Amino acid sequence: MEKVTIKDIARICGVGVSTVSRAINNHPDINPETKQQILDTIRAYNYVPNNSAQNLKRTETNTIALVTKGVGNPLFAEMIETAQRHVLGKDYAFVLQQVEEEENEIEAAIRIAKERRLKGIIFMGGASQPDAGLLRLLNVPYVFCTVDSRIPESLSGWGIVAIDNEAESYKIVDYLCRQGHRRIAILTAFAHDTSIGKLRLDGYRRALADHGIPYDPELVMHMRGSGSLYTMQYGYQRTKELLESETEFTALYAISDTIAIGACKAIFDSGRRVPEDISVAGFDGLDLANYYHPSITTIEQPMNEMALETSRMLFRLIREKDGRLRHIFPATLREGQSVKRICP
Amino acid sequence: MEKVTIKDIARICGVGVSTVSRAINNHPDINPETKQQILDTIRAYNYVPNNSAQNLKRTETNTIALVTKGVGNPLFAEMIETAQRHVLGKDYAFVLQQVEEEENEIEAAIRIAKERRLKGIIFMGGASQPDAGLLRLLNVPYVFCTVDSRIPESLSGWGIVAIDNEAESYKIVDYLCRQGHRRIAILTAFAHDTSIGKLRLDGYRRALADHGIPYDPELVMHMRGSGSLYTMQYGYQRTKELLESETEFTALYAISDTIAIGACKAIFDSGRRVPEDISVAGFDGLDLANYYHPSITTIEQPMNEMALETSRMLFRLIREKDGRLRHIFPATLREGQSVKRICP
DNA sequence: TTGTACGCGTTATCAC
DNA sequence: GTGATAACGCGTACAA
Repeated sequence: MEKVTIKDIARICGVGVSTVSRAINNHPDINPETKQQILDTIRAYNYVPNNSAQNLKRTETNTIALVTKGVGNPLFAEMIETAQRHVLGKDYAFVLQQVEEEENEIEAAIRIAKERRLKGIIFMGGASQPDAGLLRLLNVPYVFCTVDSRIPESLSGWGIVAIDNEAESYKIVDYLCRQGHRRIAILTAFAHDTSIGKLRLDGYRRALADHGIPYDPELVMHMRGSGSLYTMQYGYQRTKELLESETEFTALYAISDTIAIGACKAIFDSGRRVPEDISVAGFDGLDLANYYHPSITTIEQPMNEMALETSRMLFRLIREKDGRLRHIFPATLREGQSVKRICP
Repeated sequence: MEKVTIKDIARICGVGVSTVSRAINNHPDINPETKQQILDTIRAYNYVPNNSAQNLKRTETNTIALVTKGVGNPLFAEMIETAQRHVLGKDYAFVLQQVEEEENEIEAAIRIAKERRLKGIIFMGGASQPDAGLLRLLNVPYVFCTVDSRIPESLSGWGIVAIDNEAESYKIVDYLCRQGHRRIAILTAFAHDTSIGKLRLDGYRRALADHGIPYDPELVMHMRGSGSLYTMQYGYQRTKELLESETEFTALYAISDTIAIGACKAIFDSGRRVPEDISVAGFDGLDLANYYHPSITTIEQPMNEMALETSRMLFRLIREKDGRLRHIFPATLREGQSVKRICP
């Protein structure tokens, strides 16, 4: 019951350890009969090979890891599942690594890569400017998913699957403008953000400019303090402040659907209505945005396709050893009930 | 750059491997100077100990795993994070294992336990009647979280952290009855479910009986077909069918908040209102239920406390080697705006 | 305080 | 087709 090893199995079957190993790993040169017998006793004795020993010895392990800071993020949750399914379908092992907010995800990846002899890594929702020095230490292929990270061209063996955050952000703000809105508030990331938050804010500014609308810092609500960014709480809190500040605006653009939902709640709680009094737009295209009442107008990221392509791209990189792959998906504006057309 | 081992470090520093090992593992008997020198070169050469080799050698690894089928489930997402933080705080490694829907989670746990020399396991959202035979093979302590699983008393080294699903379900249905509702539909799990779905249905039936309301199978919507259960889609679809069937009811009880939200959407889409035309109640107490409009009346599980207690309980079991621990938390009825009092 | 040598459980490389 | 045996990288008696 305690710890049965390959030696025990070999002894019980009256064969050598290498034969047992062959049976386990589906090696060709083995008598089908003895193989069956071995597999039977393995099952009978409930033997499980010690993975540490395997990894120690093996050159390669056929496992890929997905590292992320947000397993809880509903946007990622679905993508993780899709990627996992695809990886398992290729008979690769899949390990999911959640790293703490304050931890460096690339360092974590390096560690796991060594420990588990990874074949490849998926970063879900990583930084836009990953540390090149660290990346260099990561000597397995990797794919960044959801953000168009700037990786030095001196490196190779990487891929990127993302959307054009600036352009898509432009798209939805442009849409709001076309609906007649000119006072559009934005709920965005930290002021010092250089990743998705900055890109989406850039798109917002460009759209305003193209419509001849002056940029008003009073309408820009940055994330403050600590805590997580893409949450309903954050949307609620900042919107409440915005409403109390008596700054006027007819539309509110949140850089994620979760933030948008928090914003809606704050608007309702203040006695106003969405979209009659204030229009709200989100970003991501979560299921949730559709089920909210009113449904949230948003930018829909093709999550499934992106997750699938991420996994596929990684396998391509593994096969071809190196490469610099980039796939920018188009996202689509999904009209909900949360935006009202106003005729000035 | 390729693969630097402990030997390399030893050679470079002009010391023996054991000295390096001592430096790494903070052993006492070592000259502080040499220790510092070793740590410096370790950093300089970017050496990371091979975890597989460590595990192979070590008797124990100080890692605990959390296995679940639903990392995407918002109820679990938060609890996972809490548990992970607590485990890491104890200087234990934390591995998160998502198992596929059709896979047996206990078999998966057994495999990982052997592979990674686990100290303990957390099952998040497991079955209510786990296979005793399999459980017996799991020779590390484990804690089931969220469901009061029936584990044979012949076993030990286990814990349970849960709520009383039947009683809490009773509580909310009783509440609906007290608000004057007598035609209460329920959206529940598969007809053959023996876990949470059954318990919550049991509570529903008992509450109805206590209020002298006959049980009407027409009001019981079981999950059908394949796919995931605790989803908005499921709530939407079945509610739509229910509404089209023209069965009359004034309240709808969904056994999860996510299902409840799907139900609300279907009600809105049919031109009816919540709660004016139909009252809706959920279960779990997700943040989301609060942010929904109208906010959903629900049973709030003390997620953080449960997650924390789960982790604590596991450490207690690890320390004391065996035991049969059970902690049933009280949940609270959280009134939202989704239930209307009707005066018959 | 430090170094040597062995063994952890497995796979790969040989001989047979 | 099969069985010894040498690695894999590390921790740890034990010797020095």
